[in-house]
Amino acid sequence: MVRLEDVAEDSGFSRATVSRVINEESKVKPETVEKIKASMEKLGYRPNMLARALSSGKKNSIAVLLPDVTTLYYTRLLRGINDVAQDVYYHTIVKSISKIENAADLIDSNMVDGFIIRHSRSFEKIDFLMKKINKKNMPVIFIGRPFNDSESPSVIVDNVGGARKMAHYFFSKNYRKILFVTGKNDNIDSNDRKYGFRMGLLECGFDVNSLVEVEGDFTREKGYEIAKKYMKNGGFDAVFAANDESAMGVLLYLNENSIKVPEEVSVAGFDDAFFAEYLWPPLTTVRQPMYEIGQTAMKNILKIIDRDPSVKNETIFSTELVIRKSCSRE
Amino acid sequence: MVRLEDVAEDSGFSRATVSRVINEESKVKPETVEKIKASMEKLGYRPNMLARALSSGKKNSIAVLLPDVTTLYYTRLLRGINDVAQDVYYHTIVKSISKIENAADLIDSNMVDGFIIRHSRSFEKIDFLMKKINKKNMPVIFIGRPFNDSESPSVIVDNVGGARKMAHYFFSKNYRKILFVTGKNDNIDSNDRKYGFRMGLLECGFDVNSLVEVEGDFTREKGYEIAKKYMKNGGFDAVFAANDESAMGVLLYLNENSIKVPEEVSVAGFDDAFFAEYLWPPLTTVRQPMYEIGQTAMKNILKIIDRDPSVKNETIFSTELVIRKSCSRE
DNA sequence: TATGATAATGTAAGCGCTATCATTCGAAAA
DNA sequence: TTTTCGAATGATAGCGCTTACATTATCATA
Repeated sequence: MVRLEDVAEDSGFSRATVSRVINEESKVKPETVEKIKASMEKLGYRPNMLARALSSGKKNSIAVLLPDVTTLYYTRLLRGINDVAQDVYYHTIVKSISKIENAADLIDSNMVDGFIIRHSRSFEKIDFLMKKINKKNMPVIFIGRPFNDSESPSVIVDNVGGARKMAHYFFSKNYRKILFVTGKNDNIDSNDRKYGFRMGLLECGFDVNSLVEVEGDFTREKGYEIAKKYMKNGGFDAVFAANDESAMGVLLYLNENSIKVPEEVSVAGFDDAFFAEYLWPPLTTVRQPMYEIGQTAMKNILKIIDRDPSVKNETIFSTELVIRKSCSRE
Repeated sequence: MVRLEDVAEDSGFSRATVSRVINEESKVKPETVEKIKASMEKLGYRPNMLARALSSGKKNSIAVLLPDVTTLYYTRLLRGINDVAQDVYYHTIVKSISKIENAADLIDSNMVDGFIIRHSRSFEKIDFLMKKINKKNMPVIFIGRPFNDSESPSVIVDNVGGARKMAHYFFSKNYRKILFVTGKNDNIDSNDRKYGFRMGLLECGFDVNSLVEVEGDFTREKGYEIAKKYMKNGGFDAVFAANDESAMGVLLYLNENSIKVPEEVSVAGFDDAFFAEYLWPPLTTVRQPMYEIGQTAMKNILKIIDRDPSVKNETIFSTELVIRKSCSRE
């Protein structure tokens, strides 16, 4: 095993200077950096992250807070986060927002270096936590809109743009009688998607008044229930659900009642959740690059911890329309 | 932050003795253990795993080797492994068997404390790796049958029993014309399931000669292909695919061709993969407790590393029949 | 050439543990 | 009482890094 000391010896500099090179500090002469890097290369040096963490007094852990939906739903996000974390020997502790006290404990017992938070509603709970976090001046990054328009950096997905694309697609397919299944009225993502969808339709000259919007809650059950109520008597060309899970409920109802998708009704969702392509028929949806979002969130919180000023306050990921069989081909 | 030293001071013993208590060594007087534990409790002491790892010279990393199927498939397994790993500040490095050289590098560069291996075929590759592992006398644990009946401990699932249960269920449902879609002929899991299925049918007095077995390869595409060939002209009551992925292919063909499941044909798979319940219709299958298997594998490799002799050479998990709508209710 | 000021590098004290070796304790044997 | 020898505990040197703080090199200015 090659240690920092070996590099120091080989290059003729002190351990401190080698350490500076590893940590990319500025006060080292470029020439020296070259030499030391050459030594590192030559010896195949790899820093021991454990020693690094111990010495620098970091916990090398960050907390990930998620809404308490099936965690399976966040698989890709978590994988993105973890893949980055592992490279730098960071540890992730996943907690659910419903048990916010557990997350708060993490702060009190000094267990984490920062937070990655994904929330959808639960404002009071988040508020409680944010106060603690701010008091300790702890690094935070949001996935999705930050809480209360706080200044905290965030990684967000272009909900508006994604729904807008879907609107254009729907219009191009000549769907004119459309049912839009929203999430809860106070859900940020849902509202953005509603806004984008309407905007897209308007741009096409579609009469938005004929759009039927029904409030759902992002669950499969609610999707099923709404489909039952609205699809029974036909009359709709297409359904756009604000997330894949409700779209799944819609599909379930249609399948059970032998209403042919997409021949009779087309269905689309939003998220490209892991199950979307396995549904019957495979679901047309808007893909959020969850894996990349996770990676970016982790990279950014790491930067914030290291006081790297290059973190953008808002990183926006664009979405991609994924066309599958649940929408008619004409 | 409470350190070991604080506990030592509070209890009046030396750091060494406190360390002994933490590591559950035997040479400490029971009375002393009590006192020290009381101090730890009182101060709320939590060992710093980083320091521990650094000091003891462990890498605190273990390599997880998986066949290169969609990793999404192994989500639950990996989560089980990781959840245990995280508690003890272990790091997991996931490598795919197809790139076995990467795994071998891990040994040469002294990066891991041990291996968790899940293989299905690829004997030559595993053989290559095992030689290296054995030479270094490195801890290994297998998920599924160990390689070449080696003595290495393993965590396995009761494939035979699971398939047997399915056979009993099929028989009880009065399916008499059955298609069995296997995996590759040299796949261990597939063969065990075939064996168990036949055994179960025999036990019911079923004429096994009327069972139609077709070799597949565990992929969705092959499942689809086989269904196309065999289901076109009807005549089958049910299909049992040796894994959920091929079952998905079968379902896809049946749905596309409006062959009603389960009214006309019942379908079952094996694995209870993450997508099984979202298929249409939701798939009857055999659940393998992947999460628990992952947890156990990790716990066991940890024990082996610590030279804890209590590791069973073979830990068998039983399976559970999961009845969903893809099999007729009669 | 002497003088600061600043840039570049070095020295060494930890970070919180483990593990080796040394020391002390306590009870049975002499 | 003294001796002996495990059993129990203590002292301490690291593990591989980071990071004050101290020191030296460099160079424009007086």
